Amino acid sequence: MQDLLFDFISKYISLTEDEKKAIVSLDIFRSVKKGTTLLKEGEKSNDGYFVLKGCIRTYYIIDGEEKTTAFYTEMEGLTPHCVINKAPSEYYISCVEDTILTVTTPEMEAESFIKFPKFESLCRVLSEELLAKHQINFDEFKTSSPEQRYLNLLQKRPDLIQRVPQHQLASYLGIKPQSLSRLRARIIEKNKV
Amino acid sequence: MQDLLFDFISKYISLTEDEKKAIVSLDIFRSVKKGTTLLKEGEKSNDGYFVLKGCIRTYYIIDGEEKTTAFYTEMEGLTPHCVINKAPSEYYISCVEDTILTVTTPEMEAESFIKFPKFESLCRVLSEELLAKHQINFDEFKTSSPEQRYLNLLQKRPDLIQRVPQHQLASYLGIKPQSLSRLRARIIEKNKV
DNA sequence: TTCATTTTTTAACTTAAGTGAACGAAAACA
DNA sequence: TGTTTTCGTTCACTTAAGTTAAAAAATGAA
Repeated sequence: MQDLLFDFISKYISLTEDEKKAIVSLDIFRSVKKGTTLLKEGEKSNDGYFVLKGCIRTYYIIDGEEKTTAFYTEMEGLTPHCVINKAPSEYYISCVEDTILTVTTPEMEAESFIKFPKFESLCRVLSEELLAKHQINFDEFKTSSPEQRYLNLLQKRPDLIQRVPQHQLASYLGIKPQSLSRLRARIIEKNKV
Repeated sequence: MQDLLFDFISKYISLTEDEKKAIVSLDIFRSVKKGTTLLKEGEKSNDGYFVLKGCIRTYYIIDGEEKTTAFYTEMEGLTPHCVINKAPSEYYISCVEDTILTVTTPEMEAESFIKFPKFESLCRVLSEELLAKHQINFDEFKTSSPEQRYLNLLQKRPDLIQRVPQHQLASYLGIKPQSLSRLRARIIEKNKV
């Protein structure tokens, strides 16, 4: 289980046995059941998550409707906004599937950064990388239509379309569930002819 | 000019005179004329930018049309995707106004991180902060209509609407210039009644 | 398995964005 | 200065998304 994490880290830096032990001793690995809510709107929390296996999502409730804005699957991490700005959360986080993840706080990170400056370096690189990837994602979203976004997702993250309910995918694509359903029918119709 | 940068940094960490001198000696301050293109599609570059005064934008050319996806103004920084993944750039960067900015490379950063680990810490915090802010932005974009997005921009970045041409704003809002024009007319009409 | 609940699809209608074209105003250029 | 682009707006028309409602399908629990 923790090997999933170490394999991921090894793509960036090599860890000594001591360092691995230090990570394990933090006791950050958690197993959560599908449907579990990790964070609620209005709550304050210091927990950041990194998904080792499974899938979690962030969502808002706007006018009584759930709006799913992001999914995090294998080897994707999330530090909620409320952790960064120390304010109550604007959104919910919950498990789409049974999920294994790590849970860490800024305090734990700070402590480990002092012992192992390497870790802070790793975190800087990871978050810069993520930021750039994120920007590209946003750019693609802005410059394409809902239909193009769906086709794009079909290419880049076909797994998501399988593992996630349609109505959650719809808001992820910035549209209503009915529109997604119609859009898919339209695509199938096109491919038939 | 460099005081703008030091004032910004001082919100996060305090700098000794030595550290300030080290930054100044890197000779990273540049002044660029409106319209100057800093990066072209297809180019490889190692330059990251931080705007001290003025405004720059990133844009794609898709089917011969400019699509502006982001603006960076005072105290906002940008490390282009091509710097991170060492591939040719997918987009252009150019100056919306006469702009004063810093230009840095990963090599310069790496060097300074060795001399002053504080700097790496600062960069980690900044990019984590930016990432969280970015996510909220994207969430707002996904969960709102073009009209809401425009009204939201009017609240949060009224300066942008003044300093940036309409057709660039339109793609930033994910729509066509004609739609932005119509949408604005619609809003004015509503406020009249 | 059955029943209740949730999710997805379908349909009719409304609203708004995309498209193509035209026009005047402003800006850039020589 | 006049000329040429570029820019913003408007219009008519097309296309697609939002809305409301209902039916069909899938899921989960008893």
